[in-house]
Amino acid sequence: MGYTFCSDNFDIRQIADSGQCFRMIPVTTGNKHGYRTIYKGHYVEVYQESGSNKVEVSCDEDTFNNVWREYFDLDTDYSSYADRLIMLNDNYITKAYQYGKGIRILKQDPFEMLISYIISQQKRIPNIMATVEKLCKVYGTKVMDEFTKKEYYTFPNSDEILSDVSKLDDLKLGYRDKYIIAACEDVRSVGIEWFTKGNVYERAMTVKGVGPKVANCYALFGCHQLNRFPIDTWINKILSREYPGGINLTGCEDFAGLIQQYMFYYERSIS
DNA sequence: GGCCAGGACCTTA
DNA sequence: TAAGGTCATGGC
Repeated sequence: MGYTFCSDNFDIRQIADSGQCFRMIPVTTGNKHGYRTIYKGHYVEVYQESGSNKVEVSCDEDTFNNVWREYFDLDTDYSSYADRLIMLNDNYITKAYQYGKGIRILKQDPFEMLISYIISQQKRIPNIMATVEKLCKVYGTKVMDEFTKKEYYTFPNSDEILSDVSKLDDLKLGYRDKYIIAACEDVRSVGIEWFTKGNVYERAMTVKGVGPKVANCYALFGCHQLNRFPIDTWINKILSREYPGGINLTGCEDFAGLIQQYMFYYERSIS
């Protein structure tokens, strides 16, 4: 079959439902239910029985070590974050962690995150996922995964999108289409590397259509800056209800973004 | 049919 | 700098 590994603080269902990635969708093989994800021209299916720390992936050991170990941030010890999080002695955050302790902050592709979170504004998550998938189908490259023999589409680069912007109409982006085009033009002129160095938050903010929330999501999910704390409608609701005097993350600022994910995932589950 | 969505921009004061 | 209106589309 595939390669199997064990990891604590890893739950593929929680990760898929945590709202940080938009191309991780359920797949079924026989009686096994898992998720597939795509990263930089790599495709993988992940199977894990709920509650188990044993995970099976549809690739060989080399590919796992070269691609997916990094993508899933498996060399980071999340239990040490948990130890420090508990020290906050914050009832809501503790509950949120216990509910979503299998969440990790994935190391996703910067350009894909920039475009995806521009799309995300004023949309619901299922709609975001459908729109991103369609973007890949319209502009990406069709590839067949050698291991599973399944076909998928890569996330397009800026040149592929700019090659024919009229096809963006099919995506029903509304007012966001001009933001996508602006982002692609900026990336084409300075290169995506410029957006991944220095103060990546400030650099993302230079793109028209990218504000504080999207720039924070880009920095957190696209550049793995775990100290970023994106404030969206859900987090805003939590802050005003649970923390009218302000939230205190003293001692945990360096992984505030992970805490944000726990809160986001937990709040949506109880609403 | 009104309301809101993993917001941001523009105008006004 | 803060507040309010506007922007497309979709689902409930």
